[in-house]
Amino acid sequence: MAKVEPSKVRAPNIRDVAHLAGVSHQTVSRVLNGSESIRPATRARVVAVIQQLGYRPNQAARALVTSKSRTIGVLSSHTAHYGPTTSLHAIEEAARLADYFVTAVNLVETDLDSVTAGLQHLMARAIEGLVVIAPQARVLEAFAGLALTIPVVTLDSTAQLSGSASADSFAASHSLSVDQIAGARMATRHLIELGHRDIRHVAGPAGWTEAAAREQGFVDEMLAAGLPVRAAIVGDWTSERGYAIGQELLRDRDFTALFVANDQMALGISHAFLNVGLSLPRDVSIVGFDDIPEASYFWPALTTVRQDFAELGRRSIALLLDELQGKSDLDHERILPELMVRASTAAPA
Amino acid sequence: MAKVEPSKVRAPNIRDVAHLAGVSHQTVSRVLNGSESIRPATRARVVAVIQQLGYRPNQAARALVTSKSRTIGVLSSHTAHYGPTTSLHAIEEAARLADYFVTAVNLVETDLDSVTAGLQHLMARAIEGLVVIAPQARVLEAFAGLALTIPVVTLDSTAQLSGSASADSFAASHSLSVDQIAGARMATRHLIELGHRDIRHVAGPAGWTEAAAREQGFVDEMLAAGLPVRAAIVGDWTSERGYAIGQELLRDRDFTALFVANDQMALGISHAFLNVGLSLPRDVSIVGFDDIPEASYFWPALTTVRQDFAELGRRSIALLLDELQGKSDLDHERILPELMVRASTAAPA
DNA sequence: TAGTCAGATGTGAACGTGAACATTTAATAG
DNA sequence: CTATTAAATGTTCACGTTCACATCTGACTA
Repeated sequence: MAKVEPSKVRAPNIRDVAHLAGVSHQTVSRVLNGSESIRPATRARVVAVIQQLGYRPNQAARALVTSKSRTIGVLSSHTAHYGPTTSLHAIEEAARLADYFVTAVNLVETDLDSVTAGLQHLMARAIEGLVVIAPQARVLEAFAGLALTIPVVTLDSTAQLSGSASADSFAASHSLSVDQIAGARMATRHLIELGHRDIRHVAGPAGWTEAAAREQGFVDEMLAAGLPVRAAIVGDWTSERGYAIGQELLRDRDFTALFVANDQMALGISHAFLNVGLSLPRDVSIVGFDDIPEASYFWPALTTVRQDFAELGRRSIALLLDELQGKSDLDHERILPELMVRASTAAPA
Repeated sequence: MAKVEPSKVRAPNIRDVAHLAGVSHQTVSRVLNGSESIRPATRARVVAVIQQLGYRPNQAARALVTSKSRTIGVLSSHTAHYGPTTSLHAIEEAARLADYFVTAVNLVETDLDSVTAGLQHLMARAIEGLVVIAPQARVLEAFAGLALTIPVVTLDSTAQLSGSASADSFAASHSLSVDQIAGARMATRHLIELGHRDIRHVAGPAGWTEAAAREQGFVDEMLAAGLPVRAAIVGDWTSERGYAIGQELLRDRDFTALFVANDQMALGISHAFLNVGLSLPRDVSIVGFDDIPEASYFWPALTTVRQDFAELGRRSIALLLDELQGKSDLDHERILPELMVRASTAAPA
């Protein structure tokens, strides 16, 4: 059965447009790139032909000649989490509005090889800028040895941590985040103000800048209130681990309140407590961090610290685009988190 | 202060490699593309030079001459949800392993204009294939009028729904999903087997193929058991709306069990019930859908239907890549969901 | 009226790669 | 040893765009 060959329709190129409009291809190029030196009449004619032909500039040819890919890379890890995902979406949208493409790489492992491989993949795409959503110190350190020549924005709170200069160890880099320390202090202060004295902290895993910042905020606030600071229990962000920690904590209940480094762990811990018949917040007050959409409907509704992840993503792109256009003198305005007081906290019995 | 100009280091190109290896650029090209007709000695020499120079093929030049971008587009909506996000990650990883790039567009609105604009953005990138994670009928319908010439895989359950032929209305398209109807039947059967007779369904919003499929599965199973089917209550996937529905349902408690179309709504409903002092599952049994990671730690732990979103993503890419390579004769194996029985269901009192 | 100059438009080359075709080299058969 | 042929490698061109520079147009000045 003979197949009808679909007459190999080549997409119209800039010369087709030029020919039909009776101008040179360079004039069409000028119209496309918004040059000033074009007579309105000429511009109109060209635009009309573009419409008529449904002409779309060939991105590859542009990239080849300009060495600009109009692509921003995003390197992330654990993006299945609510925060990174939300930031990523905001990044994608903001970039798209500025007519940039986003190519993301989600790291499963965060060892040097994986980071390097992910980066290679992005570099093969000739990305013009990079956003890193991988708030683990080791990922950031991996960059130190790579000598990137493109602007980089990392979404982490390294800059907030004292004694950490890793953010400055490679060029053309900015670090951006919601103020984790301030958020942690708000959460802790809330518990203190309710009258709690024996407060423990369940931290995120070692090596995460977010975890370190939240712990530091907790410690700062406790010390400021003259309260004793006990060692933090180290979790891994998951509800599962939170549940196990909750069971451990039940062994000697020497606290009346917990500040937990994220909502998922707080959920797991709550579950462990409810399981043995404790009543929340009567027996224990719990504060989480992040304010994932489900947190309001946990049982009990979780008091937590809301971060504007979307705003974070938008700002990272704004920063990156500004840098790409040479205006790198920006004021790094702090993004403050917000305490959401709900049913999981109350005065101690 | 005189600035040292960084001697405009041009990245090495294929001719630099060729020159240094003492061969023609075409020979280098052959090495790069794994041609058979290369003497091992020559290949080794070229590879060595590539290593030495740190040469990386210019993607833009390749795309220009081959008209292949090695890029797959992903058009999604509501990707902040757990399922789509997980699928997206799997897609990204699978594509990267096959040396493809992924450019994603996340739709905020799903009207025709937004869908078209998103698609335009991807087409400007000359994507070779497209994955659509936007299980709303209107999005799929929008494609009908667009006459795409590239392979498309949609992640939705349209194909499972009787009387719906929209999946066939545009060419080169596949539809892929976890078997929603089977999952819904499992959930419903579980409640029936526990002894429940008065079971109601809280559905997803109108226009979502997933919502329709889950409702159909519920109805099918209820009818098969000879039980009366009451009209489904329509939600919007959010915990917030779930909470409101929970309050409404409390007005006349004419049911002993609920099958809710996703976990978030189930959470909101549970919260509403617990709020008025009901005990779960003693007073009401609830089954969700999706098995988000938090579901095991809800209070009570939620019985739900697990979908393998990652597998779905991987398969969509496998399907797409196969099609790009011409071998489109694939067996569309069903992906079956799994019922996770937890504490939120029990026999009626 | 001719000269000047800025604005508008055109011309040719270059970006880095792969495809098509041409040529050289090596191997095999007679 | 030569003819034949396949394998290996080389040469030229095209992809679609922007850049650098050249040319043309028209208005204003002296």
